[in-house]
Amino acid sequence: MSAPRVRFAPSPTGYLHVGGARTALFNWLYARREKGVFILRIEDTDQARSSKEMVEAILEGLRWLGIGHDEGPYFQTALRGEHERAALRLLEAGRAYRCFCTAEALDARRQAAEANGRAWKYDRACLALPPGDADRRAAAGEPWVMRFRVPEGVTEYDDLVHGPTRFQNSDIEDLVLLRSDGSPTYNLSCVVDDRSMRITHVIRGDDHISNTPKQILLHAALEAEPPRFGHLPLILGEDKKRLSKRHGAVSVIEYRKNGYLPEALFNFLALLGWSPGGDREIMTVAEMVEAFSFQGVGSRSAVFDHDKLLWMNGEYLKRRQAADLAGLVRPWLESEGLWSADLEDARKAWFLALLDLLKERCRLLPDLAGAARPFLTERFDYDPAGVEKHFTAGAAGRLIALRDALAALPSLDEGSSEAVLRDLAGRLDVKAAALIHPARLALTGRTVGPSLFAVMAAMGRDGVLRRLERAARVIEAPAGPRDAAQERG
RNA sequence: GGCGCUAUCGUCUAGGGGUUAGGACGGGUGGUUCUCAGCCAUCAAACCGGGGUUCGAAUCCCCGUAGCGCUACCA
Repeated sequence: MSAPRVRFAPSPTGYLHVGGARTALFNWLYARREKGVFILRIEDTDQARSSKEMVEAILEGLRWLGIGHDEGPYFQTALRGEHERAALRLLEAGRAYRCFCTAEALDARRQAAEANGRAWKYDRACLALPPGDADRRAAAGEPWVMRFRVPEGVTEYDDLVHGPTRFQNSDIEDLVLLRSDGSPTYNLSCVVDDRSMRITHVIRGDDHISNTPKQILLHAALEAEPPRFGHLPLILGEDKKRLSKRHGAVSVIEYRKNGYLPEALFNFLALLGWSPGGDREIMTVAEMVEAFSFQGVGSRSAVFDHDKLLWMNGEYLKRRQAADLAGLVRPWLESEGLWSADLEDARKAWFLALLDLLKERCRLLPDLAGAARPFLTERFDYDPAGVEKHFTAGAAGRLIALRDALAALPSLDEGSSEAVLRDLAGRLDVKAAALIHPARLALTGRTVGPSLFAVMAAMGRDGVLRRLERAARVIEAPAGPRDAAQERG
């Protein structure tokens, strides 16, 4: 068998959402696995709703996820002539016919049928028109659409994920091929393009299942062998409804904006509906390509679990080298005004060590930027709950005592600062924790984080001393909010 | 309404005639001791219902039920 040719065919009427991204991903994985070709085709036949910006947004989303195409992007509107010729051929062969029913008339009949509880399907009123009549009316300028004449019988196919599937042709209506303005519709364009691009496997969402028999029939009418079809289960929101904007972030680009790593989203999406078997979860792209097969693709729709994605992102964040992370957090630091050029020059080694120290407790890039803030500036707020708990009456005195004790050291390596602190605790007759907790809050504004002594080592002696002094002043300030924001003026 | 798809812990899933039904997220508990949102350990948590087939069904078949999708001159 020759190499498969698959395509991802989004319509540029919206950004690349996670459902589309996953469809692209599975196509891509299959193409890579089978050494095939992944084609990108933009289905922009709905001119009114399509836009150049959305094409760009889709391309950007795919690029970010690392899903590169081997051919294209092809634009369906550019291929319109071919679609029209195919329609004409169908008309001449008697496989399609002109329909003069107006949209209004159709609507009325549909509503009447539904009002009587009957299922509506185009009633083929115009199929009965003598060919001469139809030609004459068309020549006279009466508007018409071209409809496909669905043959009798049964249409069956073996779905790559659902297995054998069959439809009674009598349930399929004579679909419109050409609109009254002469433009081709989705099913026609799709079939003609799949044929001319020699697509071997159509892998798309479950929501296309009902289009499949129509397209198979169209392929047959065009005297072409249909491709194989595979329908991926849908991605659902927490309420089990199809994922949409109501459920929060759905655009791939939004995930980038929120600080997710593309490989984490990639891995998460791949596992939504596909299982490599066994207990594997965190996998490299190469491993996923190696393991991919339709046997592992499930047939039930999957709920998008944001918590698990968040966890997975944290896993990827921890595994990333500090050098990579530096480039990735930079935009967040810049937007906070915390970036400076020496972070990748004179202070580079220090900065990378800092990131390694902090990344363990972070899940998103902005978490990392936030954790880095107290190390890059003295302008940061104290966690109010922490203030309540640790900035108690006696804390100021203890912090000053700690400051003085640390000031005696030439530098704050972990070992000596810990020795000094514990010695001080002994002399003050308090538990080390009574110094450690207020000190962590004073230094980082937070109650959680890495070991205090690691924090001090990273922050440097002078920075530590200044932050301790400031915290002591804040604690002693008579009333009012005890946060660093008050100190900024 | 019609057509179609689907059904294992709350969620993602493994397993496909005989298993203590496994893993992960999330949740609980304990430990780590300077904190936890980290780390380690541990616990709770599922085969939609009913009929078959079979010595034996979560697994195969049928029927229900429920959920979802499609039902356009959108894609």
